Amino acid sequence: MRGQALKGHLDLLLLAVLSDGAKHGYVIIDELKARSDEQFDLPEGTIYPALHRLEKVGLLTSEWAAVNGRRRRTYRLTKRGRGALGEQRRVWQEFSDAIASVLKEATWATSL
Amino acid sequence: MRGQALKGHLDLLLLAVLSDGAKHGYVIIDELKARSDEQFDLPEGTIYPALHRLEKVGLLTSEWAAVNGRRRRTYRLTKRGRGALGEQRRVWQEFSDAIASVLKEATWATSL
DNA sequence: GTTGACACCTAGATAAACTATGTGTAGGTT
DNA sequence: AACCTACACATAGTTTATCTAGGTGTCAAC
Repeated sequence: MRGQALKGHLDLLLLAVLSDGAKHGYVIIDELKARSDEQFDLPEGTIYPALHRLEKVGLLTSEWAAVNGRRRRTYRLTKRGRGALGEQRRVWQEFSDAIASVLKEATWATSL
Repeated sequence: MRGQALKGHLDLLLLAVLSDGAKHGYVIIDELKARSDEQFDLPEGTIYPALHRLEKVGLLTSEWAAVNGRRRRTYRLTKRGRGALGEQRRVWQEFSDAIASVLKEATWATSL
């Protein structure tokens, strides 16, 4: 019953998955699923537009390739993309630290 | 340059802040700011509608009070609200673990 | 010859968060 | 007296990300 709702952190995930080399969309979905222990099972309608957007703003470049009759579009980080990965990782760290900080002062008693 | 973009985790924060007793909207904003080390500085237009929504779905109840001429609406967790807090905390944990899991396999080299 | 995995695409719906603006009280400053 | 700031609540409307729901086409297996 899990999977959706990425909440603004999709770009970070895509950049992270592409950080160790060029990949095409379909395999990016598979890797995100595998690396997250099935938590992120993203529909194609989510990742393709996101990849296009990241390319448009210059964080990725793409290239068409034909692998035994099937066409694939492989994406690769640009230099700016790699910079953005580091930056967004920092932002994520701050964000999750802040959430943790609010939660740690919460009261967990079942009655109050 | 910081502050916005809660990305679907606002409910968790509101429930957490209310976990140790009833509070009104304005002071919830202050507490979120303080507990998060200034990270979450939320506009009123974000939190008031969110409180109304949480009340509508039965996670909060509200009560009007007059404190020296000023009217206040104080919110309190319902039993279901306390349950939802635990549940959403669990979801947050899974979510942030999954992000961390994807990130830890990323390559951080500046050239590749 | 149909099904399912592979592989891409996009228009439109949904929903959350924010912007901008409004109301009104209290208290302090000019 | 007029003004400003902090307190305190409210909502209409914009924005934007993600998802839904469709579509195209290849290849291999049954």
